[in-house]
Amino acid sequence: MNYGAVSWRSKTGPGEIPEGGWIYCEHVGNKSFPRRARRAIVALMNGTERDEGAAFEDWEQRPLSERASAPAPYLAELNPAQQAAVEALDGPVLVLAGAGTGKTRVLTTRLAHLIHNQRAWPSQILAVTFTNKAAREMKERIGELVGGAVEGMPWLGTFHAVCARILRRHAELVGLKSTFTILDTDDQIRLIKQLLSAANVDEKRWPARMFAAMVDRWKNRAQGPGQVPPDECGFANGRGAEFYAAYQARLKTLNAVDFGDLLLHVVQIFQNHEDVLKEYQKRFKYILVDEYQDTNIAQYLWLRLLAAEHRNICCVGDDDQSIYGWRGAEVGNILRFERDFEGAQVIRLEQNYRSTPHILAAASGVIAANKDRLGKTLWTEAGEGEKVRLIGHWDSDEEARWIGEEIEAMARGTRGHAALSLDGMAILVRASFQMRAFEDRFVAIGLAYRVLGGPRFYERLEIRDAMAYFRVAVSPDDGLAFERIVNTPKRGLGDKAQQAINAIARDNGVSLLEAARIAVETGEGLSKRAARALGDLVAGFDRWHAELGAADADHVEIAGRMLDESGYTAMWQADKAPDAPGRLENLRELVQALEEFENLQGFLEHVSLVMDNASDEAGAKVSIMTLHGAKGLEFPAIFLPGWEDGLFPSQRTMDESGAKGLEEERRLAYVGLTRARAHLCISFAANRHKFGRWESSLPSRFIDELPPAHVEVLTPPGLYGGGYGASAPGGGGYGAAATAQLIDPHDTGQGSVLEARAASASTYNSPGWRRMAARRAKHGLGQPREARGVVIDAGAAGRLEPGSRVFHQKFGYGRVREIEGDKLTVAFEKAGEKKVVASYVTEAGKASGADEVPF
DNA sequence: CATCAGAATGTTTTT
DNA sequence: CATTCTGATG
Repeated sequence: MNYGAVSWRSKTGPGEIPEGGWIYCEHVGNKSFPRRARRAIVALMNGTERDEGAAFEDWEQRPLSERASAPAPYLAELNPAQQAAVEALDGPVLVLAGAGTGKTRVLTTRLAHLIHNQRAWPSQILAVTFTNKAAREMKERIGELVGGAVEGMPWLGTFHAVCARILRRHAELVGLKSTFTILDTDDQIRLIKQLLSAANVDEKRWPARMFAAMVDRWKNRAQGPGQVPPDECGFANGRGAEFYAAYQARLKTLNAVDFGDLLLHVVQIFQNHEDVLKEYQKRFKYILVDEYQDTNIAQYLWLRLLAAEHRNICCVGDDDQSIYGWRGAEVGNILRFERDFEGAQVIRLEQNYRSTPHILAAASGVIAANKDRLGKTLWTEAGEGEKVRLIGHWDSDEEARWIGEEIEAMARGTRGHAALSLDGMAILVRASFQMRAFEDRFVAIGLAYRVLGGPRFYERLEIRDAMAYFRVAVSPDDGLAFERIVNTPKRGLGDKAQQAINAIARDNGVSLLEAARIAVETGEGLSKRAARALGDLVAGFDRWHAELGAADADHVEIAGRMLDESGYTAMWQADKAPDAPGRLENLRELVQALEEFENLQGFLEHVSLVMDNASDEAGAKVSIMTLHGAKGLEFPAIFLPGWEDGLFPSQRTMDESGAKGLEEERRLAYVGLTRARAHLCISFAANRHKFGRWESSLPSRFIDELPPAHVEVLTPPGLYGGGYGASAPGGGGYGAAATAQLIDPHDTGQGSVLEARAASASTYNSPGWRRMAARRAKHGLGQPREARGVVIDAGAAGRLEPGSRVFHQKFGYGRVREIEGDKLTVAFEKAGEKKVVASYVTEAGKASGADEVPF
């Protein structure tokens, strides 16, 4: 690969290790900075190619000067609180950064400040985040501030990535080899299933997922198999801890770890090996933690151990945005910070640069209902802006339709403000199934959208299969990967054959691949056909492994060939399923992605930790994502649909975690509200399409918590809503609240909402509304389904006939095979045969100016 | 041993 | 409803 000219600059000029500055790297053509290029720089610096680690060690040994090497222009751009947060370099610091108060900015500036003042070399600073996105963003922004020293910051990353790095160095201390593989959830479940079925545990009564969840919980608390509290061992009749131990042992023999292990093992190493701990305590002169409110107990212990020496730990977070409790996060960590780190400074960032006062007030109003808070008061200098809008709908389809129209209006600029780009708008949902209604609707009206955080590239079936091939080729001992692909594509190696291989592996204490080799030689338990197929496979892996080991190995080419030679590519080519072409395309993409890496190992390591989505395509699009996924983002316009009790707050969370769960849901609402800069619209629907059933619900209790003064209620005098003249009698409840806009799609056309906006003065809390909502909901359930949805353009169906070529937004081109009323059966070229509604397709191959329309 | 049909089953959020 | 799992059949 060509990295272009790798050049570097420093304050001292080329050829010397920069003493008063930092390395500045430029590279051409590649986004991620490849290791090889970094080595080139180190070699340049030293005049010789040397071990990169050693080179940096050398560098670190040089004395740090005490004073700043240059003025710090970036400080002037910060407000006083932000400055304080940046400049409080010594001792423990907690920065309570409310939403939109410039948290990332403070964090990155602080990091730059440390480097700028030469308090520490970049490699002596530990900076941890939760998501890869956050880590990447931080790298980029520091790059802008400091000018490219980031590559000298090896300890900036997610908790998991940093732990993986540490664990690789000390793997032997916990009985692993440093080449251990990191299991993903899928492998983990498969492994547990094997374990349980081997022990004759009824998989129905004690599902593997459940056990995985328990293991996760334990690991989040840094509890090894011996430390599990006895009352939590109820699994499989009190054998929980026993299986936990067995699971851990199994992982060890496989030389593998799961996500939780990354932290657990490192914490245990720190606890049991003082020398190792000391080394890292010394190394990390400064520690920065992003999103501290999301840390779990294991991460907390990890940080405490590491910070014990220098005590220069700075945690940034917002207790009001703690939304990962279900994943083991402990809000308690941030609430307890001052006690945990004696003499800690607490700095509050309260000036909000993002939202208008109305939006801020709405968010504050909601979050104020929570009890467990450190408390902050956000304020802004921004001008009034428009109120938060609130609207109710008859059902989820209507909601999607209305939002679609609203978005189009905003994009056109016919909503009373300047036209907004689609990129500036986002729909934030509680649960991903809500996305569907929007996707369907937007496809129908041709509105460009993008789903963030959807199914991830690396989680797709074909990608994981392909990676299993890579894994076995790289490390032949990877039994889980081998198991995954022995019979994919079909090689006639079914249960019987696999059991035979397993037995051999167990009896001889060898890996599955070795066992397979033995099986081929002895022919034990295999049919002739099977033996031959297995022999081919084993030979294939031998060959690929050898090829990858060669000095001039072209891993991209080998990987591609591996998929071809194994018959995997052919399998999909032969598959006539509609998604087969897409899968092949994904495989091509995968192989292409390998180019970014020096070798397959590097790629696999990257993938196991960075389960990122493929980068989003260009073009202005509305974003659709979950509330969780929206944390840290902001948009000029935000839509928050589905504010209904049971959905949001989620029934399940409340059932599982009670009042605590409700508070977390409320924080989630707070996160959602504070994503908006200028325009915010909350909506709810009386009926919702869920698992093919219609479900009815009442407006979310959070709606009652919105301060009325900052909310504009869009309440058309709906068919059923009017007439409840009085607002709620004193005290609680939402004063001038909306009546659900109960427009029944059977009776009305679409989109009458915009015109009908006069406020009525009823309240959701009124008994009348509830009664009415319940009645309508029941009624709605019995309605015939066909009439729902878009009004069918009879003309469209009329002029189509079997054989017509049509175009569909989602499926592309195809030919009509059958017509039943408004439903078409279309054989799509890419997507295969689908049933679609006639109005969703257009006749293909005709100019938009209807020239030959037979009317 | 593969394939298919029908049933079961599950859907919040993720490193 | 959409995927995964099961069991019956070829």
